[in-house]
Amino acid sequence: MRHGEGGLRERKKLQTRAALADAALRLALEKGPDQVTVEEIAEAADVSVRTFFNYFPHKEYAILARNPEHLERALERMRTAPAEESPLTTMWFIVNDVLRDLESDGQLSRRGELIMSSPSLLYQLMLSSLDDERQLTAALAERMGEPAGSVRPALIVSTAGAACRVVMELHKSAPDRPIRDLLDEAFHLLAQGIDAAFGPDHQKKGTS
Amino acid sequence: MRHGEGGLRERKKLQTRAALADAALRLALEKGPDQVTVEEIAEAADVSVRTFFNYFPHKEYAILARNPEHLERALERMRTAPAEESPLTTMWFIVNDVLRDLESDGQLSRRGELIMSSPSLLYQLMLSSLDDERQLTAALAERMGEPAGSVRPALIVSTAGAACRVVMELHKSAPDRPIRDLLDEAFHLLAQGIDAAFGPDHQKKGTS
DNA sequence: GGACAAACTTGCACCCACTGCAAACAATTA
DNA sequence: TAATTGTTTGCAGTGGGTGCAAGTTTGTCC
Repeated sequence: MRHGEGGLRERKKLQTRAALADAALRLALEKGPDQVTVEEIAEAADVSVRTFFNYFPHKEYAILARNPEHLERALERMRTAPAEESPLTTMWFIVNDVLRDLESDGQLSRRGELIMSSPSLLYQLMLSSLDDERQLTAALAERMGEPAGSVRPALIVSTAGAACRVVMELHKSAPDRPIRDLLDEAFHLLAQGIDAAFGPDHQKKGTS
Repeated sequence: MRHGEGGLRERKKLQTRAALADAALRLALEKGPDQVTVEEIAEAADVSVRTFFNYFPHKEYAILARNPEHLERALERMRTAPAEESPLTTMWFIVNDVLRDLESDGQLSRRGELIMSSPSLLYQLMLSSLDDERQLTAALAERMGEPAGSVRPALIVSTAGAACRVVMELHKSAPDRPIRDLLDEAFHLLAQGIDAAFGPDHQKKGTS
C-alpha cells in the first residue's frame, strides 16, 4: 500500500510544481514576463488559477523558479570552506555558483536576459535575495567570530551581491567583455579598496 | 490676465500633488503602508482615484513622495565637488544628504521606520534608486574620466548605496549604535578594502 | 465679456494579481 | 470498505492600475 518516495500525492505535487515552473518560464520567454498572465500559465500546466497560487505566492516566483539548493549550497560553502579562505573569497565562489544560471559563455543567458529586462522579476529576485543575504550574513558573521550586528560581514555579503548585479547591468549595456572578467575586476576592487583617498573627516574639519 | 508663477492650473496641480503626498504619508503612518488604500488617500486629498493615478504611477510613489531635488542635488554635488575630492568621499556627502530624511538623532526617523517595514515600499525605493544609481554612475564616470561601461564608478555608487541600506537594517535590528557611526565604519571599510586576503585565483590554481 | 480651445477631473468599465471560503474530489489510513 | 486527510477547484471578492470619453475649469483671443 505505501509507495516509495513520498507517495502518489507527493509525486503529483512535485510534477505540478515543475509543470507550472516550466510553463511560466517558457511563456515568459515567448511573450514577455510582464505580458504573460497567471491564467495562461495555469492553463498551460493544466491546473486552475487558484491552484497556481497554492504553489507560488507571486507570478514572478513561478517564472524565477529559484532553486532552493542555491542557498543551501551557499550556506554549506560558508560553513565548510577552508579555514584559511578569506570571507570575500568564499563569496566569490558563491556568486560564481549563482552565475551558472545567469550566464553562458561570457554572455547573459536567456534567463539572465529575462531577469534584467523586467522590473517586477528583478524586484522579486532582489527581495528574495535580501532574505538570502540576511542568512548568508549571519553565517559569515558566525564564521568570522563577529557579533550578529557587525558591519563587516554584512558589508561583504551585500557588496558582493551589488557587484554581481552591477556587472550584469554593465554587460547588458556593453557586452564587449565577458561577465566573469568584469566580476573579477569588481571583486579585486572590493578586496583592495575602492578609494584609497577617501577622507570626509579631514575635509569636513577643514571646512567647519 | 496672466498670473505670476505658472498660472492657476499649475498652482492647483502642485497643491493637489502635495495634498496627495501628505495624505498618503499620514495614512501610511496611521494604518500601515500596505493597509492604506488608494481610495482612502484620494478621498483624504479630496480627489478621485482616477486622478490619484494621474499624479502617481503607484501607490508607493505617493507615500514615498521622493523629492526630485535629492537627485538633482546629488548630481550637482558630483559635478561641483572640489577636484581633489575622491569619488567615495563625494558619495559619502551624497548619502549623508539622503540620510536627512531617514534618520534623526542617530535613530531611524518615522519615515525611515516606515520604509524599512514594508517590502513594497522598499521595492519601489530600491527600483527608483536603481535609476538614480545609473545617472550617478554616469556622472561619476564622466568626472573620473573613465568610459561609460567601467567597473569602478559603477561599483563605487552601488556599494555606497548598499552600505546605506545595510547600515539601516543593522540599526533596525540592534539600535545600540548611531546610524552615522555605522555608516562611517562601512565607508572606511569600502575605501580601504573589505578583504585584503582575497584570492580565488591562487586558491583555484592550487586545486586544479 | 463671450466664444472657443486646451488642460484637467471624473465616472465607468474593465483587466489582472491575489485571497478566503467551502464543496468536490483523490489518496491514504484504519 | 468506510472514514479521514490532503488537494483541487469554483466562486466571489478586494485592490492596484488602465483606457476612454464626457464634463468641468482655465486660458487665450477677438
